[in-house]
Formats: sequence, structure tokens, C-alpha cells
Amino acid sequence: MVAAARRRPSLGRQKIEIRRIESEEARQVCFSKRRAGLFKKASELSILCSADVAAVVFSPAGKAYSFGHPSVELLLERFEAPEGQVHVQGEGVGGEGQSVVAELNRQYGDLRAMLEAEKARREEVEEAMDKERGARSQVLAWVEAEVGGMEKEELMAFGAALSVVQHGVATHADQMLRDAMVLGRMSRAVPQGLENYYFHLLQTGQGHTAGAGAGAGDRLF
Amino acid sequence: MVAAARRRPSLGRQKIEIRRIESEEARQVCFSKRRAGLFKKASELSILCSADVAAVVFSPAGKAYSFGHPSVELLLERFEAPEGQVHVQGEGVGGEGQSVVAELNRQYGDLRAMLEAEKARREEVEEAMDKERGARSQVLAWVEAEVGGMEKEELMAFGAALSVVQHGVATHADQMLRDAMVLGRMSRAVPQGLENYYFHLLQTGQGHTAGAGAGAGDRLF
DNA sequence: CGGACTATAATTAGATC
DNA sequence: TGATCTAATTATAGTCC
Repeated sequence: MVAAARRRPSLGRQKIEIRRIESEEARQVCFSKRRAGLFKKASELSILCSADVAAVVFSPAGKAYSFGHPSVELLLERFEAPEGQVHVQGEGVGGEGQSVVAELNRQYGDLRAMLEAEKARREEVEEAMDKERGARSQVLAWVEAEVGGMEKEELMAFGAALSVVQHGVATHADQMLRDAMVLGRMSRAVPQGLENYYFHLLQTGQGHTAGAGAGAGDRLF
Repeated sequence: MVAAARRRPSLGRQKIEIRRIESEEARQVCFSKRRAGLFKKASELSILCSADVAAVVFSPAGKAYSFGHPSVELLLERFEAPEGQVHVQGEGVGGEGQSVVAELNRQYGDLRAMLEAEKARREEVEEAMDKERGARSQVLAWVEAEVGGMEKEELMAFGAALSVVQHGVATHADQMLRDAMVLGRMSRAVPQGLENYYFHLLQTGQGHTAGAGAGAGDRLF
């Protein structure tokens, strides 16, 4: 401490947003630290609560790291065990949606745990989202209007379908646009300002059957 | 202030040793809290570092919870493949996974992979379900979170797809639900938000298990 | 990449409703 | 069983080795 002004050793931990870290280096450092932290948490959980826990992590580079008690393989096997798979026996078209809903509810049961976790993150995201405007708010407004008139049953189906849609969008945005065009006669309610893009990108398209993925939810969805 | 000495509201967090919690009740509470925390950490890791992460937890009662990005099953498949991976098993009950973690961190050879191209990473997304408001707001909340992280291009596709979905739902809500159940085996495409915290509920032993979820075929729409 | 360090952001044990 | 609250324990972002 010779110099008069001693440089502060560190600013201490800084708050960061939960979004991809752009800096290659920082991302790598963070990966190492958090991976270790995750495994530690997993370990503590298994010990404190006598629970079996397995965690697998693939680094961006492709390396695989894992933690498992009793062993990853064993747990994964148990997890994949088809013994629990639900078999929607002959989707007896005769049944009414209601029974399906009931079945769904039963299946998801404790899925509520997930909502719990999501809630936490949602709050953070919500904040950052306030700044966003533009096309986003348009889509939202549109959805809000549409959803507003749906019945529970429809809402569940909608939610399920959204799950699938979202994934497709994130993965193949362009292709999605084309497919969507072909499949739907999107002549109807389309967020303003977005319709132009549809036509703009429309070219070819082979229709696909829409499949919905169930979202999640204790009793809805 | 009635009494002279006001009892302190709480002693605050207490330090605990990492060993099986004897109290049945305390153990259950701890399990819930830490399970949520673990999944959150897993989610953050996957987002911050664009890493693929999967975690499976079996409660002492036998229920299985899981988190996976992109999906547990997809990652498990990859994990099974004999690549240059390193895994460790924690001893959980009775052991201290701590040292194991340290060892794991050290274990890394120098294998690079080709998985890098596969990450269709996304940004932050979270969904919160306000049970108080009903399914409607849940769907909205999800969409809200989803849309917030999309790029313009994705947004366009999303908007396009939405109109199609909306139409389909309004017309065949029941059927869509059914399709969702049959098609979705809750594996591949668990969309963000629902995807990030995509928990799977299993019941070792009896009853049926959950398996549903999102995941239409390889392509959706 | 794994450690070490500092100061601060997050998590969560314990008790309550 | 879940949500809250308080206070203390942990996890870590940033930086250097």
C-alpha cells in the first residue's frame, strides 16, 4: 500500500441479468463456477433429504459433466422407465374433452413444483420486459384479446399448442413462417404489422400436421 | 408494543451441516425449497452459458422431478453415447459429495465435440402461473415471457403461428388436447419457459406417471 | 482452467399464518 | 402445503495468478 489511493480489490459481486453471456471468456469462467455450484447443490440435496439426484451438463464445447447419486445411469434408467407412461387408450373419439382434461390433471399432479420455480424467474424477466415495446406489445395485445374469449378447454389446448409453436419458432423461424402460412388460412386475426411478413416470406410449403405439446400446469393446460 | 421484550421475529438463517435431516417435516420442506433452487440454478446455467443441462430428482417418496434443456431425454441420449465424458457419482446419504465435485471439476481431458452446432439457445424466459387469476392469465404470462426474448424474425413467425393455432383451437379444442396427449411424450420440444422448467412427474411403483408434455413430433406445424 | 479474494447478490433455515 | 418474513449463510461476478 505504497500508493496513496489503494485500488479497490474488487467491486464485489455484481448483479447480472440471466441471459447469454456474450463474452466468450466470461462465459467460460461462469460455466465452470456455476457448474461446480450446481453439482454442489445437487449433492447437498441428496444428502440432506436422502433423495436421489442426477445432473448432466454439456458445456458449449461439447464436454459432458455429470453428478449422480447413486449413479447417473441408474437414475436415468429409472427416469426413462416406461412403466409410468400413460397410454391414452384408443383415443376413443367418443370420449369428451372433459375426460382428457381430467386425465391430464392427474398426470401432471405435482407439476406445480415447476410453477413455483418459474414464478421466481418470471418476476425478474418481467422487469426487463417493461422496456420492450413494438411488435412485442402488438403480439401480446392480440393474444390477450384472443385468449380473453376462450373457455378453459380451449385455453388448455392453446397453451399446449403454444409450447410447440414456441419451440419451432426458436429453432426454425423461417421455416415456421412458411409452414404456418400453408397450414393456416391466416386470413384472420393476425397482429397488425406482421401480416406483411408472412406474404413476404411465403414461398413453398409442405403442410405438416399440427401437433400440440402439452404445456404444463397443475390443473390447467 | 405490549411486552417489554419483543421477541425477535426470526433468528434468521441458521447454519446447518450437510447431513441427513432427521426431522421428517423439516426434510420435506428442505426438499421442496432446494429442489426448486437446484432447478433454478440449472436453468440459469443453461441460459447464461448456453449449455445443455438436465437434472433429475427423486424424492424419498418416489416422485420424480426433472429439469432439462433442451429436454431430459434428449440429453440423456447424448449422455449415453460414449464420448469423452467424465462423470462422478456422489454418495448422497452418508457420504459427502463435496470432494466428488472437486474431483469432477478436475476431470477433463481435452475432447472437443461437434455438439456445439446443436444448441438452439434461447434467452431468458420464465412463466409464472397466477393460480388466482386462472388459466387465462397463465397462458398470457407465458406468452408474455416468451415473446420478450424473441428476435424480430422469431416474433414474426410466432405471430404467424399463433393465428393458426388460435384458429385450430377455437375449432377443435378437444381434439387438440387429445393430440397433445397422444403425440407428446413430453420429450423433445419442450418450449422455453415450459421448456426450461420442464419437470417430469413419475411415480415409481404404481399409478401412472406423467409423461406428457410438449413435444409433438420432430416438427410441429 | 482451477484457485484466491472481496464485496455484494442470492439462497434459504426457522418460525408464522 | 404454500406464501411470507428476517437474518445469516452461501454463491459468485469481476479480476489477477
